[in-house]
Amino acid sequence: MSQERSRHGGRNGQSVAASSTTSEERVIAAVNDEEPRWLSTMEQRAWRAHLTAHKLLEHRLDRDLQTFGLSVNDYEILVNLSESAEHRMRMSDLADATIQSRSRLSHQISRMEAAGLVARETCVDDRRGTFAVLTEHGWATIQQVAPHHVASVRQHFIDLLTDDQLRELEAAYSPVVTHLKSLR
Amino acid sequence: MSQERSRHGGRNGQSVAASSTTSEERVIAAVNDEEPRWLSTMEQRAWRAHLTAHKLLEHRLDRDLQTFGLSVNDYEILVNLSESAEHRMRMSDLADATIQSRSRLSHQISRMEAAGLVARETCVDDRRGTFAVLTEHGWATIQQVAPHHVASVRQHFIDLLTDDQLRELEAAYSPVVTHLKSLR
DNA sequence: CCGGAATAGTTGAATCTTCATCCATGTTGA
DNA sequence: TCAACATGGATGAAGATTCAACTATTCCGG
Repeated sequence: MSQERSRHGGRNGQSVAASSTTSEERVIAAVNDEEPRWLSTMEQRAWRAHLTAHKLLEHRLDRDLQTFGLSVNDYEILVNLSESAEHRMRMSDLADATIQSRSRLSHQISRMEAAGLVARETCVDDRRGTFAVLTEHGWATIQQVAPHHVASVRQHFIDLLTDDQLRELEAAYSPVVTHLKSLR
Repeated sequence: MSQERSRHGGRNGQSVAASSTTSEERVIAAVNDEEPRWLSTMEQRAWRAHLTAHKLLEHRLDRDLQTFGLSVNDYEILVNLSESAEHRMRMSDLADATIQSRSRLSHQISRMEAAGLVARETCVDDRRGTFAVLTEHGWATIQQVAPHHVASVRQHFIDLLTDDQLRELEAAYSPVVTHLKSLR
């Protein structure tokens, strides 16, 4: 397990070397010094509700998409491409849009390429670059699947909330997204 | 890719056999017949905010835990065990509590066992059963790591929301969780 | 009490993700 | 102009997750 590849393996968070401290070590020290601010009951409920809902939802949507031989990740890539000009995106933009590493996307696109859903095209302007492009089959697939996927999202999520709740949700997550994107 | 292992591979959602239809096929037919109810702008914003926030959050928390050689999944298992009587849980209860398949949990526990965080004990009452038990090292680990993890959750999520928003969040997700659990 | 079905959990192979590294191209500044 | 460096992306191995068996035990109807 991940224990083995700990970047701090064997030194347990305490600096052994001279007096130099990294910012990470200062953060750890700060937490070690203070009484932990545990979550209140309400905070815990909200946090666990988020986690639980997400896991169940992701699982259900994956199941529903499986009927069409797609994963949620496949679907999101197809959507992004289908919404882009000329049904194409640069690999790194697509990686950013779908929030995954370039490496992961590269493997992912290779698989989708093998399945005939997308194709790669090298970029003429910047010859390092690659475009992922929707194929005919990819375009047909997303058009066929999208209504079903939207129906799933409604059935298992959207339609269970009021408009106010949806607005609240977006308002609540917005700053979280902004904050986390600033850290990348 | 998953395209290959489609459970409906090659027949594209249309029944070929006589007149029998599965419930799944009826659902597909229902969507095919109706005009899709696409998401409104607001609905899409809420849905995408949820997805984006979750991905970024999960990634950040994983990074923060990596400092201690743990994944979020490791952490959740340790928490569950540490909150249980005698620091032990039956495998299937633990799988349910952490919302993962028995198979996945079994592999997961094997890895954590190799890392010395937990141990397996066979259940005496029901000799098919197995307990996952926290080891001394597992207990020490969760005690050391928990304050840091809570600090991360606060910093990247809880402390960015108001109390009202947290309450709203829980209220919004509650029915989703209930609904999805009823489907499993 | 027996035989079949259900339950608890494990296993190995296949798939997917992460990590580290690498190659090719582009950018910068001396 | 050219040597460093940065960027875009690909790759292979290692780690994690899923899928489809499979074993061992328990439960249940007759």
